[in-house]
Amino acid sequence: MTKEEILIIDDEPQIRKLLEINLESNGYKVTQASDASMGIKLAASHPPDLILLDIGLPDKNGLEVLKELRAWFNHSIIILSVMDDEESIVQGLDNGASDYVTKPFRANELLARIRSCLNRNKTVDHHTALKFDNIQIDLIARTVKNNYEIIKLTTTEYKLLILFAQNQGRVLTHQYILKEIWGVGYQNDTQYLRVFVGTLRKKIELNPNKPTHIITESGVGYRFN
Amino acid sequence: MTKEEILIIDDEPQIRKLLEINLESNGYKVTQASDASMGIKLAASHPPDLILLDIGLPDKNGLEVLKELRAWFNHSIIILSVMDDEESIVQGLDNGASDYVTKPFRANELLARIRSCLNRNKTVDHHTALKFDNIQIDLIARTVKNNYEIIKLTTTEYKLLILFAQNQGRVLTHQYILKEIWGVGYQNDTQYLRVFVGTLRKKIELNPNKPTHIITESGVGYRFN
DNA sequence: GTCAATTCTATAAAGATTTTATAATGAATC
DNA sequence: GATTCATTATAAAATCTTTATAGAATTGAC
Repeated sequence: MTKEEILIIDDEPQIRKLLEINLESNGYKVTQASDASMGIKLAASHPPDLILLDIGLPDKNGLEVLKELRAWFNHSIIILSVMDDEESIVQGLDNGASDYVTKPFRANELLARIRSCLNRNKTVDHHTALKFDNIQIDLIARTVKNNYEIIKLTTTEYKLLILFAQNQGRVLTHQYILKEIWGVGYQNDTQYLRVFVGTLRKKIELNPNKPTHIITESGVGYRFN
Repeated sequence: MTKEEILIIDDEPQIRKLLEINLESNGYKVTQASDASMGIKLAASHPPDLILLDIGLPDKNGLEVLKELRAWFNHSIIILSVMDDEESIVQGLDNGASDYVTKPFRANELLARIRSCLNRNKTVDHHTALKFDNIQIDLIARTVKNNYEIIKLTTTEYKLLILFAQNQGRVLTHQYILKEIWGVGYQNDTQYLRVFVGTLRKKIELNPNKPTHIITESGVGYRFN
């Protein structure tokens, strides 16, 4: 399995270092930002699986940063803060933080809370094998079979298929798919998506001209069956 | 909307009372159990949306209760505990607790953490589905079924249907519909509307010549049933 | 009430526009 | 050096707009 990525946004170098050592020794990949604007940029260009957000940053109000991130970032955000008052905690949680941990924090507790957050969205992954008629997806092995024969998918094709498979039956808009696969900033590059849906169809559809799995919803997006 | 249900499992009557008052005044429905076996039974017979679990129960080890619940209970479980040591917290979280709050707790913080937990699964659970005889509308999936078969609607047709469905029984004037779907400036293009009501009827009416869903109110507009 | 004139409505179909699929080419990555 | 991705071009398909026409409903004079 590929390492889970955690983005640390904190202005104190010692804290970042401490977190980095702790997280890396627990098998996470770590990226860092020393202020809000850099953090937001990093998160947008390369979305991590979880963000550790110091709420007391020098360049921007912490709650604003949280709101800004929450406008598009769906994974967990854990707030780190020296503020222990009830009001701050309530505000943080009500604005979309997944958890609120006060500094100084206890390393193992923080790690447990990180694990808890990362596990939340994993229930879907637990069915390690997804099946849709002729195609079978093994999430652990990262293999896809079409009629019991393993087919080769590129990284992007695979991500796309997983996204479809995990949202079976729902219409996913172009924008949403582009955001999930290519990242924020690519929402208008619908053409990318078309090209990749095309190649995916060639690989998983029995008759790519008459797709039964990836249904186009004209003017909106695609739906997976 | 129907009230969300919270189950309190705690052996101290004062705590239960305090929680009950707090939760009910915040719009939750509360059920209570004073020991583990009663709590598990209650949760099984009538699953709540969230469980507040005291980890120090007299009749059973707290972690055991948690594991037992987690074997089948997928909603959130928040642990309440007097134990503030790191080891207990880590154990609680790693065994599936959604959060761990130490006693004495601060009421508003607990409420915020409850809100946070309840919000987590909301997008997934609440499949907003509208139903009118033969037709079913799933607003999240953006799909429409006629007699359990998905039918294809264009963007405009879909918008129109949603507008109708959300104003069931009311007469909507041509002008109003045109403004809502096509925008200001199209209020006089009644012909657009006629064409689209026509195609919609073909797709959702059992007998498009004798429409039962989209009723024309001559000289005024349409009404949806 | 009846009947014709008028207005309103339904539907088909052609034209315009938007959206989609696909191939192909150069750039980037490994 | 091969694979994968980004980007452009273009043809095909889907959707929307618009026009034409026939049928239904409404109105008002008798």
